[in-house]
Amino acid sequence: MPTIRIAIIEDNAPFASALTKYFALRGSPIECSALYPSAEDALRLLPSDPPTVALVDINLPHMNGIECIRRLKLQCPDLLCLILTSYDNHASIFDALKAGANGYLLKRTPPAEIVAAIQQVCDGGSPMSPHIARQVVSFFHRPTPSRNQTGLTDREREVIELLASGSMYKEIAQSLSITLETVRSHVKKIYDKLHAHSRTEAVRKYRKQ
Amino acid sequence: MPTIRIAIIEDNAPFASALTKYFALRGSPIECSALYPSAEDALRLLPSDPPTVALVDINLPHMNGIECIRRLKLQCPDLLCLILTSYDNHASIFDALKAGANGYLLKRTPPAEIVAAIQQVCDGGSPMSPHIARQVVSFFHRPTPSRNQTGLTDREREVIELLASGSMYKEIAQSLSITLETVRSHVKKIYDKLHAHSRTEAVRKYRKQ
DNA sequence: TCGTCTATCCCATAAAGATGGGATACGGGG
DNA sequence: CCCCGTATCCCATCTTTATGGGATAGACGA
Repeated sequence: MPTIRIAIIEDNAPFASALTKYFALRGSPIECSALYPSAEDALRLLPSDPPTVALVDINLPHMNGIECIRRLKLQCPDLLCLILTSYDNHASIFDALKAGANGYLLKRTPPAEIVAAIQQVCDGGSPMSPHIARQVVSFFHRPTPSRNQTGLTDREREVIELLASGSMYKEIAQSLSITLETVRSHVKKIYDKLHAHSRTEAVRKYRKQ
Repeated sequence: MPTIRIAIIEDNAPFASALTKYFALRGSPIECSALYPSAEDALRLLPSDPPTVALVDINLPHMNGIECIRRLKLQCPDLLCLILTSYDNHASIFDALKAGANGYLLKRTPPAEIVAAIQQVCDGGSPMSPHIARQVVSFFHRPTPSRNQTGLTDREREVIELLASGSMYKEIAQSLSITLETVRSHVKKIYDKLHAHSRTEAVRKYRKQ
């Protein structure tokens, strides 16, 4: 198998140095072609000699690694970006993924697994540390499918769905084949049950359950 | 380390049998306590003797594995569910995650890795086959971070954010320390630019970019 | 300097929404 | 059998929004 060219964007010199030394061992499938100690350095120099994979720290001096990825991806859309950080909070994870990260590893990951992750991301995967993967997967878990804790009746739920979609009362009336007055009546009861006083407020409270 | 009790929900007898035999090997950390050939069987019998992990196929005779997970989770919220299927299409993946799956493996996964995945899910992870993980991560990739294609000015964006949050014009005016009339004026221009004719419509179009 | 863009403010009118009262009919449970 | 919840409809009133006209001041670039 061919070696994989990577770049490291990391301001922690000892950590970066340990990594590059590991990658430089005999028989290593990884070739570290560049080390950038700041996001600005990476943005300036990386595009002229793009590696296959970039290992990116989040906590960098000025611009952080997430913003760095966002900008790198604009210039090099095919660059694969692996976050390698100690941060495991919700915001960092999802901001990084939104910015275009293709994987997310915690720094405590053993070097051998980092190598495996680099190979995996080249192979069409998205390696994540277990704890990270759990948070990503949990994102999709519906809060509670028993959303009828609001006490809304079936009809009222039909109404608020249309309300949420932006329909005017008269459109809702047409959709449900009832009169404008009935819609008003339903809306009144919905607001009552949700303790809302406007369409937007009601929809927000409804969506949160 | 203690052995992990699992159940298998799978109608393909040869496949299930091969798995159970593998788990029954000497020194295996997995103990397969039950095999249910249908979702209905699992829903009826599993809750009275819940394992730690359930391996669930998607393609089952009547009720599919995704719906099965949704219902199992209602009765046993702590049950860890691993999808084990051949399906790798977008809809299956995300429906399964929404239903509460804690991991998603393709059937081509080698038995040793299935064992590792079971251990990982018990350890707070969410194992996914590489191809699955990539799709999940890609879900978060913003289509285009240049969201300012709407042509809204900074001020207008402030206004529509408040609009979206349900504030009345007078509240927006207070928040931004401007008059009600100015808010109206901004809203007018926003509607113009977004080709919207109501708050909800404007917010929807704005959110889509 | 002269437009253009932006943000700010004002007025008037009409439409839509919110809120307070009602009424009628139907069905199921005590 | 009567009560209660649900769905339907009606009226009146007030507030909030939507839409049409404006006007002024500052900033920025041609």
